[in-house]
Amino acid sequence: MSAPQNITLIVDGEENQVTEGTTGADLYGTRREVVVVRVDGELKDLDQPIPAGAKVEAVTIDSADGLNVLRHSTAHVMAQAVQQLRKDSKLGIGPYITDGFYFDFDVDEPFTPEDLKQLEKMMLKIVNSNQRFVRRAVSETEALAEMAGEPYKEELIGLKGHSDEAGEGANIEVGAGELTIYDNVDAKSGEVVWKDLCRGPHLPNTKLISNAYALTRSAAAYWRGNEKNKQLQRIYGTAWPTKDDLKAYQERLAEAERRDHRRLGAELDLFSFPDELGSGLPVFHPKGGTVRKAMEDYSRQRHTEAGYEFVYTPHITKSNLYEVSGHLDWYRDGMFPPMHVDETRDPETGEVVKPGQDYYLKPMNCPMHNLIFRSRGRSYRELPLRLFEFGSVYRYEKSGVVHGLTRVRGMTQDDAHIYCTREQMKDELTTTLNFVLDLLKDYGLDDFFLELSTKDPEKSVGSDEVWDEATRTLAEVAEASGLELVPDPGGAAFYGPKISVQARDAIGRTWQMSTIQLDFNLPERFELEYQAADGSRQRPVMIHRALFGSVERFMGLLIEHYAGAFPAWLAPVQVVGIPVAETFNDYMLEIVAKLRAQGIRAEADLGSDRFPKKIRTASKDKVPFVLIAGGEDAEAGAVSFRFRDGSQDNGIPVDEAVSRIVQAVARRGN
RNA sequence: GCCUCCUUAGCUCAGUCGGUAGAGCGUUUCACUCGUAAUGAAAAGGUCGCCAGUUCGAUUCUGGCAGGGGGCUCCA
Repeated sequence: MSAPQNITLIVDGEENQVTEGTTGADLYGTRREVVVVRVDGELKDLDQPIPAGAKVEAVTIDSADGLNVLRHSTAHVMAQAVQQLRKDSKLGIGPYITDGFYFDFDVDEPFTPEDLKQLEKMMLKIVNSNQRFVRRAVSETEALAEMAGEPYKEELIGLKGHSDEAGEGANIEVGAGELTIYDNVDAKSGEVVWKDLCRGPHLPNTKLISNAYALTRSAAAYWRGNEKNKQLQRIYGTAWPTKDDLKAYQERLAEAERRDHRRLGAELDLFSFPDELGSGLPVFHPKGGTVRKAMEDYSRQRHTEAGYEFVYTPHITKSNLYEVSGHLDWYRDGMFPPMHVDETRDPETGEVVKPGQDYYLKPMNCPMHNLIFRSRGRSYRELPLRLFEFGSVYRYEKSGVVHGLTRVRGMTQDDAHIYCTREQMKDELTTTLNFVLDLLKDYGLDDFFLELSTKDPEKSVGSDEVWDEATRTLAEVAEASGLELVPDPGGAAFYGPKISVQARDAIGRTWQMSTIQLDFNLPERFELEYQAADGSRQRPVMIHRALFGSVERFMGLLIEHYAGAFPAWLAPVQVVGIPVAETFNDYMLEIVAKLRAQGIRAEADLGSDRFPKKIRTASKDKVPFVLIAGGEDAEAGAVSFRFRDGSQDNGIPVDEAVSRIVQAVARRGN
């Protein structure tokens, strides 16, 4: 054997001469926060030799990649603990996810919350025993031999090379290249205490996990994400570089919980879901109704200004309409079952003498709008024809997916269908996208990106040429907006591609908002026509668009975005007047009357509570303006403001106070 | 739809190892109350989600159904 050669590496941008066989650990051994290295763009374990000429960069535990490695390694530690606790458990997959990780297990009995607590303790033991993660390449035969008794791992080995078919997270286990097994080696004894088929990379040792992890919940999940497969038990967890990071994360979750629209909806008396009505069917209380009305009124105003016309259509229809539209073919399962009516039977024989009809609750408004278009001959001069409706639709959502206001069975779409010529299509789409973004901004959202959903070959109608043209047009319009554009292959509805606008809320979560869909197919199915300038009959193009998506869902989003503290123009109660003592009740009522005369939603709190209690009540109700009047104010013909942040503005002349409030509402500021 | 957990006063939750229940907030009443997040007292309010079964007796145990939470799958 010859002596090791010197090789050149580019370490963090600088050329370095090192001995052959140098590892990441050799380069960064003194920096504990370096957990893996990036070698020519790929993440590698610290103990792997680095090939000559490679570009090497340190990956620290608090970087995005470093966190993923930390979480993946924590998942392994958890799996090791699970196999100690449940000897019968078989390993599924265990990838990192946003903010954490999960691992799936086939176990005889589901995990209990007590199990999770015990597992956390067992994990700490493993972490403290400072096991090393050691990578080992194996052949397929070896892998199968070592994973005997782990049926799911064996299945994954068999799938290697087709990892895109293997299902969610599976490529983290087997990857694309060689098969590898990671041994967990006890620091003292050198014994292999646990192993798993995994492509890595991993932390050098378990000590780096420290105590900044938590197991958060357990739930069932289908093996390889397929409903037809067996359900495994999944445990979710989270892991962070330090305990403080973990606490900050838990605080973020707590903040999201405080903002939960279902909780705030009850606290602020906005809406409820009476059991008597059934799952996913909300009722809006007066305060929620006020918010909703403010949302809708402003939307109507803007639609009028943008050249939309208003239509109204019924909630149920005979089945034929949805046969023509194709909905019964594609979405029957998502529709409420039909009502069979008007059937007549012979009273004696019981035989049907007149067949009945099936009526369906409407799941979408578009077919009805098409009938309005078709109700008389149309001229090119009428186009673009923009039909708008707050249309209530009913969808038979599966029982497990109904969720607060965001996923309901009865909802109202701010739905419009635009009929235009092919030549107008692109301009109309551009105008529509700008209109959508502009309007969303007025409701306080300003951080957007776009998603372009393209054809699902399994679920579509119409020719390829038509789809291509529609998709190209949408892509051009989306790109012209300058917003980030994310592809969503196969995400389109059966009748055409769509752009959806995604918005980030005040705490950084993304919500799918508006959709703009291009449709050449329904005009075909409904044989829609207009007469062109040359006298010929032409088929219009149809654009489906909804801004809020559903009014209910949008309200849920706004509640969470504002944490229940609506901007003044949306707030159910905009002003509460609190007299300092009973003597000033009449003075306060006069001020409130002046505000009401200006269309402000103002109330006076004349109850028997003492003054500070009334302040507290208004505060808890998140009222934007609290007006206070006592002796000093009354003598000066003035009133004092108390704002939601606790700040004050005292002794404002009444007329000025009124106009301040009126202006703040008109400005739609937040 | 599947897995799992849950359902006690309007709300948030105690409690009964099987003998029909309690707190805080809220509500009502009375008294008090002149300056920025809780004045005091009293009262009302529950077939312990619904339906069966076991039992002398079920809010408590068992089963079914409904509603809800967390996931999975789905989301025109």
